[in-house]
Amino acid sequence: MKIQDTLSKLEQDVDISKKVKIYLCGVTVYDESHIGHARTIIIFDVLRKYLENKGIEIEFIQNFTDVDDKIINRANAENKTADEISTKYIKNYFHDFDGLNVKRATNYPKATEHIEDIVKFIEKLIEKGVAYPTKNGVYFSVTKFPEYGKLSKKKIDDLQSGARIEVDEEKKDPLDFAVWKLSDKAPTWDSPWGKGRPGWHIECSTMSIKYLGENFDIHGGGRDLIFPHHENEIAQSESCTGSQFAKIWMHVGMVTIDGEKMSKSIGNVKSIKHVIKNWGANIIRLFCLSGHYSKPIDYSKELLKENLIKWRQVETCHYELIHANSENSENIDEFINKTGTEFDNALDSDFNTHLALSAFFQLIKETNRLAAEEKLGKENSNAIKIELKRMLEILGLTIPEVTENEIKEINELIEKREQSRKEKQFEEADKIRDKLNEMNVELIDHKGKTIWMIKENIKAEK
RNA sequence: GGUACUCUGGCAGAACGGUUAUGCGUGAGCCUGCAAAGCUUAUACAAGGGGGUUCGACUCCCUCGGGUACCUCCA
Repeated sequence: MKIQDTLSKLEQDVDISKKVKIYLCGVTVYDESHIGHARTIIIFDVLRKYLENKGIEIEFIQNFTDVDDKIINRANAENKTADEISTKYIKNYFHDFDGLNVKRATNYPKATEHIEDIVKFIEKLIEKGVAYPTKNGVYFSVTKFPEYGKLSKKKIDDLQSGARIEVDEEKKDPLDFAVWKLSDKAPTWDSPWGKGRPGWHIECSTMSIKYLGENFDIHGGGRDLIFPHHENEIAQSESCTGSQFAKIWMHVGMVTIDGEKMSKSIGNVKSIKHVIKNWGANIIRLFCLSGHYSKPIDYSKELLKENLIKWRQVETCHYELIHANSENSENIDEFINKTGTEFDNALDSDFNTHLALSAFFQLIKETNRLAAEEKLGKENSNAIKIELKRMLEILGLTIPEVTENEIKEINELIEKREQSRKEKQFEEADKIRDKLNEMNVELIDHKGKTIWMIKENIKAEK
């Protein structure tokens, strides 16, 4: 499997001969998670599910930034402690992402639970002479890392000339960034330099190395993290360890809303609760996977609706397979193999989920074609089921199970409707159909028989 | 201003320099008591503009232009 690496700008092989170690920069827990977070996290969710499906062991670490100015500001505004705010939004995070069918990471380390490690890390940086204490805190000295800017392709000189950073007399260079901020106001921890709290970037260096080692496979996050966050992580980590940090930097593009940047000032932020309520997890996942992860993707009603239509095809396919009992059974093993291989090849070449989806939908369409032509027999439907299940699992798409009782009830109603139809009591037949519709059961009348499907109830935005 | 990414048919979105991708939409048809779903079929001769390299460019190079992101917190 190859992934485009932001640092080298080349496609790099992921070493799948042993456990694959992935670190994803998670969220700062001070507010609702939104569709932008969802996209990044869903991309990595599918990545790990794909590798796991191949039998590869994954160690997947995703942090929570739970100490930060934004959290503190929010706490002050709501007259709460920073801890109350971060705890609330961590709980909220899990609620949202469980709802999006995202598999839990191996571990979700928090900055506040690694203060000791962070302090040790900073001590090492000072020992190595790349960080220095001032009366405001401890700063990393950018000029001590000659390769500074290598990830974001920026030159220190350019950054300095365009610096819009507040001038801090104590800093040796305006680009130097805090690894420890001295402060009296809670939350604070003791440190050799005095009471304070860690800077933003240091937690990810510390925790990624702690859990995954100095040189792990993939470090990911949104594109907006390239500078300064990941740039600074590299500077700190490589200064500290003296060896290469992450092997591959994988960055996910931004989500725009109707072509516009999503931002609080514009007021167009789509929270995960909002998108789940309107479209449901399956459609949101399809949407997030519909473009190449590295490119921007635009959230619009039209696109979401397109994914709704596609989702209906998947549901139809699923139920056609359940009801398949045709006498004829066309041999389509070769076709299944072909789409399966295409699916995998697409993901292997820089994780092209769009192409993978196109293979997935080929299988869906072929199945629906066979059903329409009454060629969906037991044998081929079983073969399709196996491959389809694999793909659905990797993509994280779910179709709810139906209980025996529900099936019984549905079948009884269909029976009644058939009777009415035979007697040409169409009004009565339609009544029964309406009743089933209210139960989210849709009927599909094929030539000879009627099958049912449970239709996920999608509100569809506006 | 700097850096990165990007610009393909109504929309979305692919493709080793040489082959009509594909999907949605739209038209027609099949099926049906009606509907829905599904299926079949037709439909786009597209590549931001201009140069260049090449026998041949969506694909490489130059240039001009548009968009987005980052340069301050941001997935």
